[in-house]
Formats: sequence, C-alpha cells, structure tokens
Amino acid sequence: MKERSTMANRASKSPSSILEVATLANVSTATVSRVLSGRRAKDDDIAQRVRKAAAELNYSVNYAASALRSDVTNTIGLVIPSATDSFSAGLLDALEPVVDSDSRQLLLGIGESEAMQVDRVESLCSRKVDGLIVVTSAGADLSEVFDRHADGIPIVQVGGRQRSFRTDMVSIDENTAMEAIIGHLADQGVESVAYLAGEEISFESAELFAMFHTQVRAAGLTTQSDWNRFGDCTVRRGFDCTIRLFGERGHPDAVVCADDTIAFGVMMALHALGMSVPEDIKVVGYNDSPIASATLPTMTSVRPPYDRIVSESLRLIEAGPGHPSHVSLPPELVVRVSSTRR
Amino acid sequence: MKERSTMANRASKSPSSILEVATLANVSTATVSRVLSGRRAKDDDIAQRVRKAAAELNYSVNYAASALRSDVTNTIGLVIPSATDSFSAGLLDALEPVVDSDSRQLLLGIGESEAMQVDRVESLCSRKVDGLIVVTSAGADLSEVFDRHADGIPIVQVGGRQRSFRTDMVSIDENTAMEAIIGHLADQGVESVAYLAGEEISFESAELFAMFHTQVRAAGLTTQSDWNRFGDCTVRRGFDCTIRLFGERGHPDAVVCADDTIAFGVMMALHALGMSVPEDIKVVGYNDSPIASATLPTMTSVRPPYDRIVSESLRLIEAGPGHPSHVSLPPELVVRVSSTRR
DNA sequence: GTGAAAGCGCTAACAC
DNA sequence: GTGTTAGCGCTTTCAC
Repeated sequence: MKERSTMANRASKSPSSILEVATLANVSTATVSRVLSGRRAKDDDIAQRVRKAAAELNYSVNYAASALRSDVTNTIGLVIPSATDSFSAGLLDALEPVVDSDSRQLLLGIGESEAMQVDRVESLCSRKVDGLIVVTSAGADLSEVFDRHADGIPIVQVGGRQRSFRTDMVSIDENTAMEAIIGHLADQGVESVAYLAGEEISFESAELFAMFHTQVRAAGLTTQSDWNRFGDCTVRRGFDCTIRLFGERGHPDAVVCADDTIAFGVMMALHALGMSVPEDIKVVGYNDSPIASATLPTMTSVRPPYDRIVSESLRLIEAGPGHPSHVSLPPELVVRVSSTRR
Repeated sequence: MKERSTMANRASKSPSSILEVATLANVSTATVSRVLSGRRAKDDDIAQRVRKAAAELNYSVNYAASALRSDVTNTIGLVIPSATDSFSAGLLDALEPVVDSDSRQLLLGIGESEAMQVDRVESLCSRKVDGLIVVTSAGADLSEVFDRHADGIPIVQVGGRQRSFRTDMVSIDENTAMEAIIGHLADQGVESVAYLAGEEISFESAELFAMFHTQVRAAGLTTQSDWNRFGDCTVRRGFDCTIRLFGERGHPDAVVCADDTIAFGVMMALHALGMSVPEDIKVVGYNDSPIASATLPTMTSVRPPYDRIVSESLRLIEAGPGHPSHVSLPPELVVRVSSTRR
C-alpha cells in the first residue's frame, strides 16, 4: 500500500527526524530508536504504533547521527584489484545483495598496486566500516596495514597468500579443485595431461602447480616437464603455447589451464590445428569467467564458491576482530562440453 | 617522512579528535576545522602548526560527525546492473580512482531489475550521498524515484533512455560511433554490410540500428533486411546467425555487431565456415570488452569514453541539483585487425 | 581572522 | 519496559 497522504509527501521533502516519529506515536525518542533498531523484545501495540508513525512520515534513520553516537556505521568495505577481473566481479555481484538486504551499504575501493590497495584499506578504515573484505592482488603484501587496523576492525582477506595472521582469511581450496579436475579427466579416459599457467611465479600459482603434480600422480596419469608452461595470462599466450606443444612429436590427451583466458587460446589453437575438442583433446579452464560458457564447445571450468565466500566473510566479520580464523572453501567443477567423452 | 613517535603510535590506537589537535597546536577547534577543510585563506604559521599537529596525532576527521553537522557526506553513489557487465566494470574502474583522490568514498549499489535499481537508489539517497550516478539497465524506468529525489541530490543518468527530465544525463554519442564504424569500413573497401544486434527491442538498440541505416546510406554502402538480425546477446547467437547468413546465396563484406559477444560468435562461425577475417569478411564489435583484444585476430570495437563520462558526471554533480543538463560524448573507434584491409 | 558555544540526530546510561 | 538526558565530534554562526 503506497502512502500518498499530505504528510508523507511533505515528509519526503525534508526528511523527518526520530523526534517527529516519537511525537506522532506518543512515545519517547528512545522507544522509537529501540523499536526501529530491533532492540526491543515484544511486538505489541506500542511497537506497531511506532512503525506506523515511521511509515507515515516516511522516516529513515540518519546514518551519520547513528554512527556518531554508536560507532556502528552499517557499512561493509570491499577492496578489489579491478572490476574487470572476473573473480572480483563475481564476488561483487554475490556480495552486494547480501550486504544491502541487511540494510547496510557497500563501500568499494579499487586498487591494483600494493600502494593503492594500502591506500584504499586506509580510507575504508578511517571511514570506520563495520568490516572489511579484501581481495589482494597477486604479490601485494598488505600485512602492515592489516596489522595496524586489525584490532579495531574485522578484516577478511579473500584468497591469495596469508601474510598477516591477525586478520581472518577465506581461501579457496584449490587442492579439492585440482583433485576434481584430474579425477574428472581420468574418468573421461584421459591418460596424459599438460598444464598451462599465468606468468607470475607467485605463491598462488606455484601452489596450484604443485597440486596439479600431486593429483596427476595420485590418479595415475602422466605429464611431462615440457608440457608445463608459464606465460602471460592471455589468449595469445595459450594459443602460442599450444601451437608449440602440439607441433612436437607426441602430445597430451588433455590440457589443464590455470585461467579461462589461456584455455580459450588453447581451444582456438587446437581448432586451427584441425584437432577437435573434446574428441581429440580435452580442455579445462579455471575461474568460470563469462567466457567459459561462451566458447564453442562450452568450456569446463572451476567456479569459485562466491556465495559461500560471501556468507563466511560476513560471518567472520560478525564475530568481530581479535579472533582470526581461516576457512577454506571448495570450489565447484562446472563440467561442460570441452572435457567430456562423447 | 614517516612519523613514528610515541604520540603517533598511541594516537593510532584510539583515533584522536579535533580537540586534541587544537590543544597541541594551541588554537581553537574552529581554526583546526577551517585549516583542514581548506576554508581558510592564508597558509601562515598557524596553518602549518595545525597541519603538523594533525599529522603528529595521525588525525583524520570523523566523517559521521562531519556529515551530521554539515550535510556533506563526501560520498558518491553508483548504481549499476551488474559488475559482470563490461560497461559497468569499465566505468567502475575509471570512476573509483577519481572519487578516491578527492578523498571521497564510492558507495556501490548493484541491481539488474527495475525494482532492485529503485531500491538501490533509495538506499543511497537515504545515506545522503553527495551525488548519484546511475547506469540504468535496459528497459528500466526509474523516473519516479529520480523525480522524488532530484531536488535534494544531484543525480546523473549514464546512457540509456532519458525518462526523467529532472536529472542530469550523460550519454554516448552513438551516431558518431556508427559514423566512424561505417566510414572506416568504407575506407577498407567494404561495399555491403550486415548488422547483428541484441535481443531486446529497446529504445537504445532501435536507435543504434536506425543510425546504422542512416550511415550506411550516407556512405553509399548497401545492406539487406535479411542481413539485419536481432537475437540474444550471446556468442552462440552470433554464431548461428552467421552460419545462416553465409549459408545463403550472396553475403556481405562486413558484419557490424551491437556487442562484442555477438561479434565474437560471428568470428568463430566464419572460421568454422572456412572464411578468414579480415581478408574475406570484416567484423566490428561494440563496447570494447576485454574479449575484443583477446580474439584472434583482435577485434575492432567501439570504446566507451569512460574517463570523460566520469569527469562530466562529477562535474554535473558539482554543479548541484536543480539545473539538469545533458551531455553527449563521442566514443572512440578502436581499430584492430578484424576490420583492416591487408 | 579567531575563539566560544550551540547544536546536527541519534543512542546509551541511568532513573524510574 | 519506558522516559529523560547527556553527549558522540564536528562545523558554523556570532561576537570580538
């Protein structure tokens, strides 16, 4: 029911204060505050009168005043390297609705370099966000800022290398992911596998590569050191690597990539070489970016568990600062056509 | 020079107030406020003393208190349909650094449906952002919310159809874009052109299509009505359309797409049909999403003028509410390999 | 140009 | 459980 009374309209001009609501409901401002913030047990006549008055006056709290008094800003900060990064974008889309439905507000900081990330963390902390979620860019070390603020504000680092042990950490269980990939390929009759990864010999990429090796051995598959290549995380790189790989005598049955972009280049190269995916060669990507479902054939990839990352991060923030813990979440292998036997 | 005095460290524990700065600098809180907010003319001894004291105490303003008193929140709100949308992501990456460098904070709202967009606009307005930038999702009509808040908060609509005339509007000059595309193709020796667009017969897409026709005629090129197709904005759609298009007798020299994703499907289909891009057929995309520079060959596309969109939007916000104006910005044709004669 | 003081709207303490 | 009241930290009159 849309209120269209004169009062509601007048109210929307100059936002009404809690005092007006209190007057209209015949209670004190304290009661109004308690009812509207849910800090009051019963839902009796008084509570309803207050809510009715608030609705009638089109009242909404003044967050500045509320924050000034209570030190709770009802905001969550998020720092990401770039909105163009598919992981960050996926996280953003998953996080915002949850934050908003809690009638909180999302404050966003974007920074690729370590310096910019530090800067954004500082900004958000000085805004006194109720919690801060940070997707560190590869290689950035934010431990100094984190340590400086971790006492006062719950900070959750998502993915990457844990460098500060005073913040919470939500990471992706890459080992499970790799186990799922290799197990799936073995099921499809694959016997030998190549591995193509991004350029930076970062902690994360080294770790993933190590897991690849472990899982390949565990599943009884084979690989070769000259089938394991590191290059840019670009289509062209995947393309060139593949051309070289398959130009040589003897080639793998499958190519596992540490990124969808590379996998895409691989698929293009295989096409150019006249080999068909998945019949001749199977291909698996990583991150389940939009490109994965757009290729022909569609690409099997590993989807980060965005919803669980969000819920765990917010849970850790709720728990408050001071008791840092680490949760590791298994991603989901999204099996599409590029890796299936047919 | 990094201050590491005992005071600075103690100060960083419990953030210091303007009163402590005033005491240390031997002035009143009013003077501190004036100096730090730049509302004071001279940069004399006093000003320097104040700044030095502030630095020493590691002081930063309490935005909540500042906002409560002055009604200026130092925040900019942005509403987008999805972070996965390449235009929104590009805008986000361009906007954030500018907002931040002004020591303001970006508040983000994400909503695909009209209802969610309205909701996010309401949230941000009730947070009293200093300005609101909205990328409306296709077909959404936000005029009602806009009208309701336009008096109090400067609102800038970016792109899409202008439905409220009480807000500012920054749009992309698609006509110039189309002129550049067709002119470029004509220069490359193209004589006949097909046009593939996204599904929704929205105002925007209809407009772009009309401009395509105008420009094709103006440049002396030809097209055919069965070469102008509307479908999903997906790779597969582009693929299927192309297969059908080029299966028929007689086909165009070039394909202009209203989206990079479609163009990508077109390129894959042409490859599958054994036709080479750009030798046999030229292809042009739209939006310059990351995919455009990742295809093989790289794709010519139209890049939205993100930086100018940002600067114009912020300029309009600075001008305040009440004098809505409309600026139209020409995008840039990024010529890559898919459209060049060789 | 500077300082003293009021007060923005709300919530937390406290008294009832 | 409810009302009264103080005061969060800042900006902005208003005197000087």
